[in-house]
Amino acid sequence: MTNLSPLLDYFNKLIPLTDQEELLVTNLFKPRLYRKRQYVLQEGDVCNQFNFVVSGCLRLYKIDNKGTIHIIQFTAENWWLMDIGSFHQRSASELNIDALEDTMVLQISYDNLIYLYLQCPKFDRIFRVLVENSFVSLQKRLLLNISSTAEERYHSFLQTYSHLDNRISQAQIAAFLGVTPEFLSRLRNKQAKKP
Amino acid sequence: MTNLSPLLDYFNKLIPLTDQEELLVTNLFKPRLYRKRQYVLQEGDVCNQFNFVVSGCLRLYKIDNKGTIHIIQFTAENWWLMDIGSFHQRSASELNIDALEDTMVLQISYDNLIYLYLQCPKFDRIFRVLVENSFVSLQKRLLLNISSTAEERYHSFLQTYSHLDNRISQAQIAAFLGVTPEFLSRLRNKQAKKP
DNA sequence: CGCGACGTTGATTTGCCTCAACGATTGTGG
DNA sequence: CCACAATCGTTGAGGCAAATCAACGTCGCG
Repeated sequence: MTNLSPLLDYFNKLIPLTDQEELLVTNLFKPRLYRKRQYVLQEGDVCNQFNFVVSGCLRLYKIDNKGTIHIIQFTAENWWLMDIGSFHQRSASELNIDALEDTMVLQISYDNLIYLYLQCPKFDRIFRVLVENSFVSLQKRLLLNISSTAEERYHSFLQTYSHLDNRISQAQIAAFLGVTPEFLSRLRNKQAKKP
Repeated sequence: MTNLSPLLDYFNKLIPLTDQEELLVTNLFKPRLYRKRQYVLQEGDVCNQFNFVVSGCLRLYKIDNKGTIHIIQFTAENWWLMDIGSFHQRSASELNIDALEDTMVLQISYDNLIYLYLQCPKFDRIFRVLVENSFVSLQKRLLLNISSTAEERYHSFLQTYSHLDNRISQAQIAAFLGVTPEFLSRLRNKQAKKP
């Protein structure tokens, strides 16, 4: 059976759980393996799972009307990924999630999350904090995009995602920064020469 | 005394309130008038108020390191405005809020909101939904910025903010779209000739 | 081995910015 | 209530950041 301890550790760090609560989590979260390139969520579907990444790496992205991919977020070990809007409003998602590596997640369905809230209000608070944190990182993402050049965004990426730098291809990084792979290449080139 | 009915109406539409709950709201929300150009929140401060706009119009914006203003959101009658991240994490805000017109708001302080949660858990849900909705609109904002040209963003603005179109100057709209006033002027010019 | 994905480099184009100048409107102090 | 300043929208000329298109070498993988 898959090890749930990364998830229990995560919860316990926020608010310590009782044995009974740990049991609830153990029963309601299901492990699932996604293969590299496999969809976790495809646009048009309703996002029905909260995903906690145990190992591997996922990306959340939008495809614009020219067919270009814009990556909103990468998620690796010990973080969450879902389309919060689609999940809570039970509406069709405009976003896609797929796996950049073989990825193991622990996931809870919408119905089971509602059940979890009813059984134990403590999780109300845990997930409220989780959504607030998602809001904050989304806001950072927006502010960065709005008010920085591609070069500044690249530096910022290297800081926030330094642990992922060598796991993600430059093409993916470019799609995250909102520039072409060619332009990112030129940026890196300029970097290497300067300092 | 200022009329609280727009706020009570807003809550009642989400979840009907009892008389006692309405009384709580009446006691904890305070009216405040902001004059045109007055700050509601200034960067560096902690956002300590949830604001519900009764009349007038506010803007939420960031100033980048070149001194350029980037408007994240306009808020007029019957909507909320605050820096959610700063408010919940009790951290210094990078954002500013000020008034584009004389604006009447009903506001509740952080401490009073916590008190409201304790007195009546129903508001836990109401404000959870409120934050979820804020998340969704922020995500829309990001996707639009990431995946559209200035022209497409302008069209989208005209649709979502059609009621505000003639209340907001073009310079403000340009700062919202992320273009210079000159360029917006050229866009409009091109528009007028085409169809 | 061969094919497709990836990163690089060059030449050209384009979307948007900058700077500057000008009327029209708004606001303000004398 | 007028005069002057400040703000706002428009237009033109020129510039730059980043995209596009195209070509080429290198890998990793089936």
